[in-house]
This record gives sequence, structure tokens and C-alpha cells, in this order.
Amino acid sequence: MLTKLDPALIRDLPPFSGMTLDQMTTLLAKATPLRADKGSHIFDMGAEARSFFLLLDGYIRVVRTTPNGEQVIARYIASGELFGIAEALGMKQYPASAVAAVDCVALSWPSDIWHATAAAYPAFATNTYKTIGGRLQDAQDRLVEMATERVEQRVASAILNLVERSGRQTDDGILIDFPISRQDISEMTGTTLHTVSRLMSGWENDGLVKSGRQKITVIGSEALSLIANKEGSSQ
Amino acid sequence: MLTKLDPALIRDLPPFSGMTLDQMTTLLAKATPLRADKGSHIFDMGAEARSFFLLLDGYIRVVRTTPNGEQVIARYIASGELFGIAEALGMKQYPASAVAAVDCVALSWPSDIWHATAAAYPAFATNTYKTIGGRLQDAQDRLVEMATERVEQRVASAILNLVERSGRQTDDGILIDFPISRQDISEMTGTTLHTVSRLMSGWENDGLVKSGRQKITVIGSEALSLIANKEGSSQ
DNA sequence: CGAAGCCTTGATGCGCCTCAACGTACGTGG
DNA sequence: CCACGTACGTTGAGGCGCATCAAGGCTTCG
Repeated sequence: MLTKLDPALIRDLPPFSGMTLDQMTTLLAKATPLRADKGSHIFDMGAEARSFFLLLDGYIRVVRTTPNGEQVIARYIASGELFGIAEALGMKQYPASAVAAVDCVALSWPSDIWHATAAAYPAFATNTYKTIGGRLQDAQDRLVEMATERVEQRVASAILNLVERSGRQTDDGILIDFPISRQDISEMTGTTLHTVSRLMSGWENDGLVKSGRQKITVIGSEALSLIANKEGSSQ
Repeated sequence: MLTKLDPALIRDLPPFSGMTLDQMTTLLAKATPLRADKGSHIFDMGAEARSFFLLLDGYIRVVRTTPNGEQVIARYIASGELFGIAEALGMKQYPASAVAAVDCVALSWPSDIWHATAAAYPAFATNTYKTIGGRLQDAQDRLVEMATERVEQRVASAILNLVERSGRQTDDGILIDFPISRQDISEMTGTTLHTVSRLMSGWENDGLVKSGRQKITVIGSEALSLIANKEGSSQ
């Protein structure tokens, strides 16, 4: 667990690639460290976007809530990623909530300094916009998926995605590195926890995954990949 | 129809707000005009992103095609909007295709000059990033919609959206200003042309819309809005 | 005038949600 | 440390929303 800010450690993170150690030190001097207990909200959808953040340790769930109280998980943030960067896109409010999926450590900067910072460190600005580009593309990929693929494929894709981004090798296979429930998966894929449970039970029987309470280990990622890409029985 | 570039006319467009006439003139000097016939592709998904564009007249459909050949319409671009701005997000290739929905006139700039341009005209950069922010938010809104709402609601929302952004008042009601088919609507909402046709036939009977071949006129936008927001029979 | 594209409408079936009930692991407080 | 409450997971039965399959009418354009 991190107690002090060491520029030399943090500078290697992707958001800062291309910056000098001096620049990093100056930038870090303006940051405020932050701890977030599992389950706590770092910010809420609709709140004024006062800060942007860098996750140093943990995982964060980015969630949108509908007027009816339903939730949709927009994405997971892993350590080393920026989040809450509404200001970079000229937004006054956060478009979603950020919830700590486990105990987290992060840095925060006041949104005010975004423009000056981006101007002073073009590499940082470029990296940030690349991140945003990736997320826009990701959102549109998922839109296409939602529009054209069946639940089984979407759930398989979602799990593969999580494994790819946050997988940890274990004796059994590749484990998703944070607690994740059937309900979470259903909120990522636009289905119900029941359907997810049924699908995963099936896959467990087939030996593709091994899963327990808020825990998913993937054994046959190739087979899952086949499921993610297979067409319906017709056509 | 536009034959010459008049900085005074173009400078009032949102992408350039905050720029001086001098700056505009310099920027326009680097632009290449472009005409695109209805149905033609201005660029294709996956192609190298050599240029970014400003639509001066017409409407453009931004389309993603899946490996199976299915299409999903990501959005429509109206005149005055930028498109193809992959470079601003550090992308080497266009993430979708741009197809002229009607005969179009546009300007194009080489992607190379993006960074220098953004640095030279911060207002232009800020405006562009605001646009991108809006599109990211829009994509995520649609994701939530796809995940939580039924087809009827999504189709109603899509039509209301089109009306809001591209509606033209007529004797009958508000007409969507470009040719749009049942299939197009289905590709925006993740359903089939059959379902869209059935829904719109129903709404036509109820006097909410009036529609013909590639033509939609909305009469009762409030009633449509009710449909877009109404919950299922349960709950 | 024929062909191609767009729209409509019916019949049928299935994917997945909904409703329901129960089993099981966790953690919290007495 | 055990007992209880709560959150998570499983599995069945039933039904509905919407895709799919099918056929035909209408408009536009070459």
C-alpha cells in the first residue's frame, strides 16, 4: 500500500509517458492523495466536476443510473488510469458515478488546472486524449455489440475483456482480479443476473470457467472466444 | 449551394466560436473543399485517417459495419459539424464510415495539421473537444438505452432525437430533413425494419406521425415523448 | 415498362425476461 | 465463536417481446 508519492514510480504510468521527471514532480506537487474504501463513491453522476483523478491502486466501477433506478456499468478503471476527466471535454458535471470496487488509492487534481496543465505538458494532453479516444471507441464497440449480438455472446465478450484487462494467472486459470458478481456482469451486458448465472453454470459444466461468490476464473479463453464470435443457429 | 469560401459566413459556426476573422482566414486557406454525392463514401471504417472534415451542407451518416455485414448507425452529422476527427484522439484509422445521406459539401484538412492547429487556436481545440465530449456522452446514453429500454421506447427516442437535431417545420408537422428509411431507424436502434414499420404504422393510426417513403413527419412529439419514457406494463 | 428498392402485414417460434423459491457463503454483533 | 441476517447464487416454470420467415403492394428510376 502506498503512503508517499514517488515521482520515479508514477512517471512510468502511461498517462505520463513523454514527460520529464521534473515536469512530473511539478505536476505531482499539485495532487492530493485520496483513499476510497470498497463500495464508497468517489464522485456521483451529475455532481459538479471539481476534480480529475489518477487511480494508483485498486479498481473502480463507472456506473450510470437510470431514472428508474436501473444501473449500467460503463467500464472498470484499473490502476494507472485517469478517470473523472470531464473537464478535458468541457463538461461541467460528471456523466457517471465512480464507485470503488475494492479499497482504492488515487490522486486528484482540481479541474481548474486542466487547461493550463494540458498547455504546459502537451505529452500529457495527448496521452489523455488518446485515452478518451479509446473509451469513445470502446463505447461504440459495445453499442454495436448490443445492437447485433445475443446475450450469450455479449457475456462471453465482457468476461474476456475483463480477463484481458485485469486477469491474474493462478493455478486454476486466469482470475479476474476484483470481486465481481453475476449482477455486475448483467449490468455490463444489458441482461439479468439470472441469465448470467445460467450461462456461467453451463460454462462451468463445460470446463470453460470456474467461478464462485464474486469470483470468476477463466480456463478456456479460446473456447469462450469462439462463443463470443459464433453466429446464431440461422444464417 | 456554396461555391466559394466566405470566412465571414463560416466563422459563425460553433466549431470556430472564439476565433478571430484573421485566424479563420488562415485556417480556411488550408482547407480543401469537397463535394460528395448522395450515397457516396467520404471515408471508410478502418482506412487511414488522412483528413478531418467540416460539413458545410447536407447530412452524413456515420456507420459501423460488423464482420457479419450488419450495419449500425452511430450518428448523423448535420451541417456545421466536424467529423472524421480521429487525429484529435490519437487514432490512426477512422473508426467508422462516413456516407453522404444527401448531396453534401464539406471542407477537409490534412490530419497532420491538427496538433499545430489546436496549439495555435486554443478556442478551436476546446470547441472540438467539447464536441467529442458530447459524442462520448451520447454514445453512453445510447448504451444505457439499449441496455434498459424496450424497442418501442428506443425507436420513439431515436425519432425525437432526429427531429430535435434536424427537424424542419412544415404544414403537417415537423419533418426530418433528410431521406431516412425504416431500415435506417432500425440500424440506429438495434432492431429490424419490420418492427420499426409496425411501430410507425401504429403511430400513424394514432395520429402521432405521418410518414412515407424515406420520409417521417412528427405531429405529436409530446405523445411520442411519453412513449419514449413509459415503463413496461410491469413495475 | 421492367426492375429494384422501400414499405406493410401476417404467422410462427424462440430467446430471454419475469416470477418464484430455495440453497449457500459471508460478516457482524451478541 | 456461534447465530442470525443479508447478500449472492442457482434453478425451474411460464410467458411475452420481438426476430424470423413469408408474401405481396407500391413507388421510383433507368
